[in-house]
Amino acid sequence: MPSPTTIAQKSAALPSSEEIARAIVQGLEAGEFAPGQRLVEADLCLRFGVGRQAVREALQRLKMVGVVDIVPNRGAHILHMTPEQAALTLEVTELLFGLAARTAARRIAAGSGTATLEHAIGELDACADGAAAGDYMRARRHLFGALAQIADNPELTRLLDQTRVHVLRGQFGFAGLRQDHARELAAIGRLVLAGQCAEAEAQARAHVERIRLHLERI
Amino acid sequence: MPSPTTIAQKSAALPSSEEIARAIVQGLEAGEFAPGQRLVEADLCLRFGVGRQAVREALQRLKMVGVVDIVPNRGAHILHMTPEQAALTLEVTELLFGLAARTAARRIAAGSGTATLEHAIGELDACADGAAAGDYMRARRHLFGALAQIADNPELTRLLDQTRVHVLRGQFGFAGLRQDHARELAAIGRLVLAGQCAEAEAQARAHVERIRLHLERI
DNA sequence: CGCCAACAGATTGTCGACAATCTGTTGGCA
DNA sequence: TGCCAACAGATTGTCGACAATCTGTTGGCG
Repeated sequence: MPSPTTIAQKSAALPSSEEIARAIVQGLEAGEFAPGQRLVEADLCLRFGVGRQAVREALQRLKMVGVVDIVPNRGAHILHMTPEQAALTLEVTELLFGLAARTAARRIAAGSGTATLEHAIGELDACADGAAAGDYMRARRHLFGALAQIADNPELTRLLDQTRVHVLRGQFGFAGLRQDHARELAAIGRLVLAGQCAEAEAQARAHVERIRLHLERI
Repeated sequence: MPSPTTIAQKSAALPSSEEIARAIVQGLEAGEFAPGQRLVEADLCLRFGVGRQAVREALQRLKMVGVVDIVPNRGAHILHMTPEQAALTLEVTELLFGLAARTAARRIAAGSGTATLEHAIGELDACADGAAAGDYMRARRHLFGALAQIADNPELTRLLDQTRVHVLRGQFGFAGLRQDHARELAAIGRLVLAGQCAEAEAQARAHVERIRLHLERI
């Protein structure tokens, strides 16, 4: 188990359409795709150097994840997310993140992969006193992944992975709070490591709710 | 708003790949596809009378929803779900269904579409004293749809719709309890209509938990 | 007799081309 | 001038064909 991040075989036999979907999300993360922007298939073909079939499959996936919307004869565009919708999304995220923290804390004794969790906590600590946005997002992704892995609930893992995508889309201006968030997430990770189910869940939910309330104040 | 069920234009301009995905889920519902069964693209093409592109897009969607698993050069197969995994899935379902019931109950005064909810409750009442499995599943789907519509939370709607698919896959042998379930769901619907947030959520979660416990006893 | 390599069939991954649909523009007409 | 119809460009929807990969089988060799 060398890499804690989502696997991406370095240069061999990738399903291509999965790679495209991932790249589009990364592009969204990097701000290259704006919400509401239209995604023309031909453009994506040129950009990624693949055929339209792969692009279409990637778009279908992103539609199911809620990243893009596809209107039948009119193509795909990045789903626009208003602060209100982001707040509603966080209502769901709160539940899922809480369940993940609680379940992971309950199973922490069962053995599997505390190493990845400790690694993620370390990254978050590194972000606690200033870091680039990309580093923080990566660290958070690692924490989510570690919790999902430990929780060992396939359905939760699936939904949490989708959630991860949405959270970043809800970032309307939290640049100032990034360090606080990193500290909070690290604390949650430590609670999980300590096996404190109830407290871990409560803190996880509180973390998400704080974000939601801050969002509703705009 | 004529049809409370998920829209399916009768015979005009269907996105085709979406139609295929829906048909596969229906086939699963009808028991024509067994868990673990392999889905060969060419077979599906013949069965639905479309090209492979549409089939592939449908499979990509179903993969994101967690219905099928796709192994890179080896095709797609229906995801096998053990009773243990079904129980884990229900842990997540419990949260989502509870949130849907609570939110719908809170917003019931806000106006939109109590008619569809009342309709779903009527269908469930009809199932309370004996009905075919298909009728019950349809009624339950309508209840879920009505709650999602009233809750008016896009993210919740999306995940609840995915959940709906999984629930039916977790039906390992509830034939005898079907009538009880119908009664419970109808009661939950009425609590929502009455605007009883807390009680609606509690009953919704209790309903799912009963199913989960029954499942773990096997 | 058992094991490994080469082969044949089946299936998936990818690309290019054509048809159907939509969007914005032009031209005619009251 | 203002409005509606026809048109051209762009984009999506669909299909067929070929290449790459995998699976199971056959044949040869130790």
